[in-house]
Amino acid sequence: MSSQFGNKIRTLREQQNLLLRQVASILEMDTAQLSKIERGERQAKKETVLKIAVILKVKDDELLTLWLADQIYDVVKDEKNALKAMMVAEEKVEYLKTHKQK
Amino acid sequence: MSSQFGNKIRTLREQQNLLLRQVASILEMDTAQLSKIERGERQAKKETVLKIAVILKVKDDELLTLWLADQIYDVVKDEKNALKAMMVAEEKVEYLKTHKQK
DNA sequence: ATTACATTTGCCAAATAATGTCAAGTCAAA
DNA sequence: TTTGACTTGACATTATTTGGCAAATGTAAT
Repeated sequence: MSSQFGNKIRTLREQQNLLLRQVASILEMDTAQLSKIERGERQAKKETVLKIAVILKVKDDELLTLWLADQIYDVVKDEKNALKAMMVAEEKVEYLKTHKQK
Repeated sequence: MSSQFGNKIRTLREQQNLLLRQVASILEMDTAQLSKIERGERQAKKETVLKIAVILKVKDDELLTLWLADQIYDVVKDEKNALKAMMVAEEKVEYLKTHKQK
């Protein structure tokens, strides 16, 4: 299963009839690179995600969420404690969220 | 806030009156290195986690879960979409879990 | 205050991983 | 069979992580 972020931006791009090379050129990146990102073979940089959101006219958050989820998945895949670990991590995030210190 | 894995193993080590240098020597690793791991300044390798579980006489899974949670936290910290992304990632893990293909 | 020992810190070299780039490859439509 | 879109693989470059050492700090006992 490929990346959710990649699938999303590929779908959006196709819906808007944009070519890889067109989007890549706006991003000032190699076409091959973008192809790999769309297929989940490479991770985009956060900065790139933001630019893509503008180009494809979607909200930052929509793409950022999928992009982050891919990264999380990367670290937990193949780990049998994945779900438990995610819950532990969630609790920590939630805890820090309410107790606003860094 | 330091790492949950680090806190855990430091606590366990102290409860058992073991010195950093003793544990480090069993692990065949630099004392400074282990000190950094306990304080969350460095990530242990999975293999090291397993060895530590044996040394400190706790279940693998207990440590592995905390260790994984730390890594997840690392990728999501400072991201405002952290919680949403974790939920998305969880769904993917759960989905793949029930539909057993890789 | 001095010693002895445990831990921490800072630094840097070595190892490892991620990225960018290019050229050649596949594939489908015209 | 030519063209254009995309993919693949290889490689050099760059960035990040790690391991190891020496010096620094902390702490308790003498």
